[in-house]
Amino acid sequence: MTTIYDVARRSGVSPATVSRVLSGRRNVDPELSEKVRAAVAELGYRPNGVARNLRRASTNLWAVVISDIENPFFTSLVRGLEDVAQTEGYHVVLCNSDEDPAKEAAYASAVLTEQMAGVVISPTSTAEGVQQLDEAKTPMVLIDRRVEGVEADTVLVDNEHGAFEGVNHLIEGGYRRIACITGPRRVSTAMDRLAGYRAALRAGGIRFSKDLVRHADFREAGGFAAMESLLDLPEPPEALFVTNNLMTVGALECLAKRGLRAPDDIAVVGFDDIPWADLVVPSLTTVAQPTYELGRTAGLLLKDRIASPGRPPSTVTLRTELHIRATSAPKK
Amino acid sequence: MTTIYDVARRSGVSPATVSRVLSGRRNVDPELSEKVRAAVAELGYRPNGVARNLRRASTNLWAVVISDIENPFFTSLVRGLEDVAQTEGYHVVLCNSDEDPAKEAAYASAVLTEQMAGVVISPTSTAEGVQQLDEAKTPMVLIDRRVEGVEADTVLVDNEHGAFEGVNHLIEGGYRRIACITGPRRVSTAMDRLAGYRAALRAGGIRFSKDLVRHADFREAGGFAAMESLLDLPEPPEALFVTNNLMTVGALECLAKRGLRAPDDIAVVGFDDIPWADLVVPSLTTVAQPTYELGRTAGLLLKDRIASPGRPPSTVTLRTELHIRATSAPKK
DNA sequence: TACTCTTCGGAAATCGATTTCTGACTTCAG
DNA sequence: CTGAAGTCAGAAATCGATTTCCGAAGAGTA
Repeated sequence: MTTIYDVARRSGVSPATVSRVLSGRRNVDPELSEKVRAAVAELGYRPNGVARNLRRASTNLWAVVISDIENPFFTSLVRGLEDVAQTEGYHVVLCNSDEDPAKEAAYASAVLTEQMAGVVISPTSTAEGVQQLDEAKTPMVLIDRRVEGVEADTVLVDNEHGAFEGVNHLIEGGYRRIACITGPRRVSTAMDRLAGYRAALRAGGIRFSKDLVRHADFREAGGFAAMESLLDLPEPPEALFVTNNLMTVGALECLAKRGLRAPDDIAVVGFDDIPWADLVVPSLTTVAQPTYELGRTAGLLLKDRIASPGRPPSTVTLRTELHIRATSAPKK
Repeated sequence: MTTIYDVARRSGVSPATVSRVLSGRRNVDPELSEKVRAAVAELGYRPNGVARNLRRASTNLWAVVISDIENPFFTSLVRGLEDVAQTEGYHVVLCNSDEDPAKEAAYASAVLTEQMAGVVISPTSTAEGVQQLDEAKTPMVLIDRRVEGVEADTVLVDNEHGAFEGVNHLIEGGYRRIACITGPRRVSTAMDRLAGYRAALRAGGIRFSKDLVRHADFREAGGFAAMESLLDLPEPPEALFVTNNLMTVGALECLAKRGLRAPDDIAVVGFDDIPWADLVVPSLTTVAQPTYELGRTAGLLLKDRIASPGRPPSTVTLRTELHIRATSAPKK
């Protein structure tokens, strides 16, 4: 392997000068500079990033810890993050936590030993890893969910408002018996969206009934099961609000299996878009989250945090957007 | 920061011994070993991965260079790769090349300077980065596409056979005027799938006509435009085979826009699944690729390549699976 | 002219862990 | 009992780039 010493010898200068030429951190005589560049080209020299990282005591890696890259919500978010990372000269390390606090902790640990420059993380329920990183003062941006007792930059969507809009849209369509499938009680997004659902009911003068709410696991199978249980009620709901994309898919599959159709048999609004929601027939009404923007914003915050670690943490809340399609057509 | 020297001092041994205890690469007196462990715990010592990487002259990073993580094909593939990486103690760095040879080259360069342990790459048309990595003898696995003149481990799907099956299925349904929307001429998958299409026509005794073939860009917009041009033919096709998922979506959107329906107006078979293809109504018939397995296989090959760099390269070809759904119902 | 200030190149220290080398000590065979 | 072989801990070299420190030379000022 050719090193900076080889280049130095070849160009008749010291390694220090070579380093200065290549990093551009100090002025160097143009003549020497030219010699160095020539030597670099001749030798095909490529700096050793690891050595640089050791000396500089930091890497150009960002970790993104999410529950599952296969969920389109995170896919687009990661894309937004990666685009920022690329322009800022960072690389993104992908970490699937699968909602498992132990995995989250393991990745947090790796972030520390590998001296990664920063982390964007969607915390699991117990947020073990988040605590660890917070203590170590690693630059960190929380996405999608808040964590009690941790002061960090955070990017959220306005879950309550988005849910309100989605449910309100159903109410305006003439529906009154509206069910809700939401996520685990410990997850802030599940509770915020449920709160939006309740607020919309209240505003519409509809009494809230616990019987019409199901707490599932934010996964497809959970949505399916919750839908079944709702349909088996003595008096099934006439409309449904589901608080994430995978559970919406599960619910729709349950409907299909039973030969029921939206919106004729039951109107449906889902939180978070699914890819090509237009192609699903009838096309699915959703409260769309700006997922790409979420990732992008997280990246920008992380960049700022790294640049000025002392700054007080900020929280950015992005707006959702109601995409009205066919499954929420007004009641006939 | 606490270093191995601090631990050594605290436990009354040399840094070398601490290293040996922690790496477990050599026997150490159990008594000393215990002391070291105690000191590590007391000080909350965490090894510096970067320093280790420098000394060992390698990192525990794998790069995965794909065109776009937002394409569900790659999402699932990356997931498969990441799962292998995790069990093998590697981390996955995500690199979106956007089919741009310059970006591919830039990432290849980063792989080399950062001394990453290996690369899984889906080559762009000119495969600039692949050449670079090949010359540097970086452990590398090619996925999805072949590259002329590069001898490397490769994971492919049986494109020609898959396409044959899909088109043959249409022919068996009684369709004869079958169009094909495929990708750029320089991309091996596009050509292989086109070859499968032609082979199926031949086997079915149908004359191949250039007029029914469109070369697009493997993207949604390209699929849309190609569909338009096919529908504008004096005699539009009665069935369609599309060679990737995004273009299929574009084509379906074009149909929807024109008020046409599959399979009544035109039967459709797509290559590569889309998420929740069942929910699209009428549900979409696809030649499904084992995307997760592709990623997993690539990971396993990469692991083996790293373990024994001298081994002759191997190519693994995975089978596609025809998922018959509604858009390819037999001709009435 | 003399002195200060600035600029710039090179020698050497540095980042933190690993690993080679060395020597002390133990074990075992003859 | 002696010599060879084996085990293990510690000292020091090492990975490759960066950066501090120092000195030389040039620019600018009184």
